[in-house]
Amino acid sequence: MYERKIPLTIDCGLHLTKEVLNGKWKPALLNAISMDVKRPSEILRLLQGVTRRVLTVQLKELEEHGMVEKKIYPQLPPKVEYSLTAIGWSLMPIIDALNQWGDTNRRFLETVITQDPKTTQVSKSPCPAYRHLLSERKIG
Amino acid sequence: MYERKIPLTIDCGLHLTKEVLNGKWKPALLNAISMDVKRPSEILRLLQGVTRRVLTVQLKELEEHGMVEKKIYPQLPPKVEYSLTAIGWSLMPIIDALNQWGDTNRRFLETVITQDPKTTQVSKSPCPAYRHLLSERKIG
DNA sequence: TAGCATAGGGATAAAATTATCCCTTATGTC
DNA sequence: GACATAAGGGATAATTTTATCCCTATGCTA
Repeated sequence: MYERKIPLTIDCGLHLTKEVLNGKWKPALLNAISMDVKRPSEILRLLQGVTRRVLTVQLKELEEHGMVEKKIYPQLPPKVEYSLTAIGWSLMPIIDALNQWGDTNRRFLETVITQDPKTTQVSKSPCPAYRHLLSERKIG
Repeated sequence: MYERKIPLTIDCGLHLTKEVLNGKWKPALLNAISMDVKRPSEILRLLQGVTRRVLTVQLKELEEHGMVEKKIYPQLPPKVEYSLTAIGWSLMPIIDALNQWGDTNRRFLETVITQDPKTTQVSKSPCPAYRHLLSERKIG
């Protein structure tokens, strides 16, 4: 397994939180799970762009960091369900805020990000419509 | 200059926001600037751990993304001041929330992060006390 | 005059993160 | 039998991000 060589900076809350959300799909995963999309295969279908491998790895990190819980059903083919822990739920207002801020400023952000010289192309597949899956989140 | 090879995913708000905050020091930089620590040299002293090079680069990205504005004073030695733009300010509630969440859950997070097998060491230099620099933020 | 401070940036090395590919398990279907 | 499904993980390549090092400019100070 990979081992970090440069000490992690966790001096202020910002860095701690950043570490938890560190991963291309982490916020999206938490969001999906909060919307009751909880089986890896479902998530994979919903979030087009994630790789199966990366999904597995990032879910595992979220689990190790205590944000999600994993329930394994002793079946074949295997069935697994992830759910948010209490502390994972406590992140949701922030995830929502991040999501809303991005959507609110989409016009502007798309422009500046696209004009970024280092960005040549952009993938804009339609955003998965989590919201219609559940009218409200199930808590717990 | 470096050019991205894999298209950026910006399909949902979460990804857009992530892109803006993407960078080891971005949230901390926005926070510092919001606290009126606005000259690069000041920031460098405050945020021990950042490299001068990385500071320059990430400030530039924040500027290109429209989150901060740069004011150059035609002096020698050079004097530069960064300040938040309107949209930059609109991120501050989120930055605050990220910061608070991390601080609130520090005990727990330090534990899980430290137990992470890939994390061997951690840098816990005292968190820069932005808060005492200003009792309130100056807006604008 | 040597050295410091101030801000920026090029070039490149190192580190960290993601992507790709392949293998395992066991049941069900064509 | 071949293949799909479901989840996981090892090994390694590719990509992206950070770190290091060095050079620019000018006025001030020891």
